[in-house]
Amino acid sequence: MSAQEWLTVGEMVKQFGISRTSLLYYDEINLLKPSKRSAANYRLYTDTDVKKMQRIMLFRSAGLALEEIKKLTERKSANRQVQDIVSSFEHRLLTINEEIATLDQQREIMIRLLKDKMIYQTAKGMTKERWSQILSNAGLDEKGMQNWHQQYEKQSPKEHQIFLESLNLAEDEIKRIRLWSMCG
Amino acid sequence: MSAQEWLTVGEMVKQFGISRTSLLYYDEINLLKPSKRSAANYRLYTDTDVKKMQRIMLFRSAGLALEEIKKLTERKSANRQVQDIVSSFEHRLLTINEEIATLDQQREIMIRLLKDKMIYQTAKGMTKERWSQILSNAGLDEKGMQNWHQQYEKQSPKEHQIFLESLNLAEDEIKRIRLWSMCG
DNA sequence: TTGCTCCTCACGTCACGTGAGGTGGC
DNA sequence: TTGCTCCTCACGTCACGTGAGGTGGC
Repeated sequence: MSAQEWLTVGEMVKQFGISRTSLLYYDEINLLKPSKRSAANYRLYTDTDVKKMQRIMLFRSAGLALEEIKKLTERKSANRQVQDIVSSFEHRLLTINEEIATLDQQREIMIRLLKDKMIYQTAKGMTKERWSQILSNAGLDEKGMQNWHQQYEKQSPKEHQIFLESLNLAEDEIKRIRLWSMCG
Repeated sequence: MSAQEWLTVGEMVKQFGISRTSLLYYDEINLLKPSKRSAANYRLYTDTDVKKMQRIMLFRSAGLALEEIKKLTERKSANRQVQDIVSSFEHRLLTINEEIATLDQQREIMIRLLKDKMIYQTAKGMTKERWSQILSNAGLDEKGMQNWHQQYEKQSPKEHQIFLESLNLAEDEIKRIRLWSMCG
């Protein structure tokens, strides 16, 4: 007999880097019930349980809902199984794309709001570096920034000028940036 | 006096395209309490309320939490106001980026899982069109697909071959795709 | 009187986190 | 005996949705 036939909750926590409460919750909703209990009522997870947990973690890392994972990890005829899994995966894929699209929109709105704030205050301590940092936090790289300035210059050159002035840049630097924005 | 001095809940719903329960909820959590009540206890929103609602909807469209919006729409000294807003916006921007990063990872995992499913079943009805459709649902355009094939060919040419065979493509088409993948 | 709109509870959702209060193992 | 791990409730979270049961306005 090997030293470790079953794993306790704490050992599972270490194995999978998941929280104790998650494990208890999975038990409660019948997603993963440990196959055994000790004399003192401790949960004991068998090798089969561990393997099921691996699948659960995999599906979870793709963002599937637990209720969905439950359906997919129940045993059924192999054929239905595959069909269900594929269509479940496709559905999740569509949802992921929608969620990304929503967040992309939110990001654009957020950048616009920040831009407006910057224009209408002659912000104390607002510098070129500060603004670069904000845009960089927004996930824009060098190319993205250039693109952003170009768009800004194209759509409202006057605002762009005002914005650049609000950053306390020297006149010649403003000219340089605007030129660079126009020729991109 | 104008015909409409105040708006009822139903009129607000139409104005903002929001649900009735949301409006009631905003009242409950003191985010937006209508300034008046009618004799029959109906909520009556004034012009000021409507303007506040506009800000709320704007912030909501950037994904800010209601508790955060509540703080930002409370009156304070103008200076703290601006500081709070800017840092709140920046924080949201960071969160948005993290959320997008997570979803991007989930998308990659999902595509990999689908790919594996496709390989290990000689899928009934699995065709090139079906697979193209799945990848397209995943948000990949022509370039993205080409890139995907290239990666696949590079990392595991044998699996790529097996995969293409599983799509029931003619031999010469498989060759064409692999060549095109290698030369990209 | 008849719809229509409005009102106030109260409970459900999803995936846990956070205690409180208590027991088993070494 | 002392930590350590484990157990079972029970309530909180976030932004509403979904009834139930009842009243006001035209």
